[in-house]
Amino acid sequence: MLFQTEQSVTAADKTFYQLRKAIVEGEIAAGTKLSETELSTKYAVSRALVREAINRLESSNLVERKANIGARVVSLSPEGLVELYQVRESLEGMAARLAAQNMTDDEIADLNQLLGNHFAEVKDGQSYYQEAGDVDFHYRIIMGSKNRHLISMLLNGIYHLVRMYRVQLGMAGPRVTTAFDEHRQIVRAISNRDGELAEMLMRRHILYSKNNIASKLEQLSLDQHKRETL
Amino acid sequence: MLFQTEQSVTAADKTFYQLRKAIVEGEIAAGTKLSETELSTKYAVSRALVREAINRLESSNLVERKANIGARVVSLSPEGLVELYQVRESLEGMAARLAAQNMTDDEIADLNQLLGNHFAEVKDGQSYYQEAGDVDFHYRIIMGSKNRHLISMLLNGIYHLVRMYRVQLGMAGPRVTTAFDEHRQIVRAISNRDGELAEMLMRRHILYSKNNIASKLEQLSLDQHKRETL
DNA sequence: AAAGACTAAATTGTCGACAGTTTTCACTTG
DNA sequence: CAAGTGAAAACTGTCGACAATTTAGTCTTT
Repeated sequence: MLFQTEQSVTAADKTFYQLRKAIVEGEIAAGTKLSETELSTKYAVSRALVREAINRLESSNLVERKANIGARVVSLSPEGLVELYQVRESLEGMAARLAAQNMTDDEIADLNQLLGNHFAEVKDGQSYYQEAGDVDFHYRIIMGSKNRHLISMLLNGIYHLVRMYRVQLGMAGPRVTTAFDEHRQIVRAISNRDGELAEMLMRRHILYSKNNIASKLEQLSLDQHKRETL
Repeated sequence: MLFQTEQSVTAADKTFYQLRKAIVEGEIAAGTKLSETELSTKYAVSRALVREAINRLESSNLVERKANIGARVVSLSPEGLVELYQVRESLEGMAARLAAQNMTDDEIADLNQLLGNHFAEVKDGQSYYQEAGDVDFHYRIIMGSKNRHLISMLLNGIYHLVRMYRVQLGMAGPRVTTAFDEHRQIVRAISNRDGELAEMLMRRHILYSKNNIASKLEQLSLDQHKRETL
């Protein structure tokens, strides 16, 4: 599991993680209204805890809340995806720049090794790469930036929404090998301590990734529209 | 007042705004422990509301909370300032790029007019520019990006922390006229719909601004150290 | 039949009390 | 005297109940 640091010390934590998982994986569908009373019975905790969990989900950009009305799971749209990836491009680009500057030599060596493992997997044709591997790669660079705000904004703020898009669009996708090559270039720039290049390459990488996923989403939207107008 | 859109519809909102103001303006000093019971008596609301307010302050990066221990107002440090401005550089750079792309002609005209007003004020020697004027300028460009995530991250996520640094370091500073010139260049790039240039200029602008404020903070830290070692 | 007004039901917002954890501090022990 | 022990106090975490607001449904009116 990826975010090992997230151990639920408190019941509210646990509820938050459960709800987040349910939303990201689509068990609670996008656009659904979240009823506090309903959830409190379902998860067997008080409404206060559900409320706190929903507040945190709002901070994670996974739900939208209106005063006196309630919270809804965000709905996925092409525009939302574009906006999300614009922010990713900006923040992860900066993360790559800072990683080139702040990662230790050991951490960079680990990153190179990770890349080696991925290469073996890609060669073996394991498409498992895209989800776990890609996330892990980005995760390490984000952490390598050593910038608390950056780390928090990406990991708490938008990464679970990114995952939500990917999971719900069924991304096991192609783009495996070409993305791998982009990763390799980024790592090379970081190894050379070339922050400027690392930022540029990371921004391109995310831009390509956006175009890839956006085409899938548009296809999905078209299908839905067709279905609705029957 | 700037963020007109923030009207407290609920008592928790009101408490949140009051607390935020007190923290930003240093009425509650940086590093202070926030006692829920104490605050609930002081602001005459239940502990539950104080808790919710503190949760939101945490999302705003103004306090840090540890489970079962409590929340503290963040402390201001040179490292923290650098990290904060790195994120600003990244996000506001992207905002400028998107503003060049997404602002309407009318909005750009308004922006030019704002610049004109500022010019008059600068010429009259009103140093009021730095606080209200600068914030307003950045505010419009952020909104001009038309990117919800970007807007939310900047306005809810980090801008009040930026203000906290500036207020508590007593920034009425110099840099008024030169910053004005940088603003003018940025607006020109946006008027020309040159997103790439707008981004570059904005990033420089924030970088300079960081250097300016960082020197003040270092001075302050030195003073404190001197005072403590007496 | 459509629009509006009113009432009832359901939902969110707020509160005070209880439970569990951390901190404090007096006390013991080596 | 330092270090460890163990209650008591203080604090945060959690809960169920009440208040305020929104929503649903019924009735009235034109």
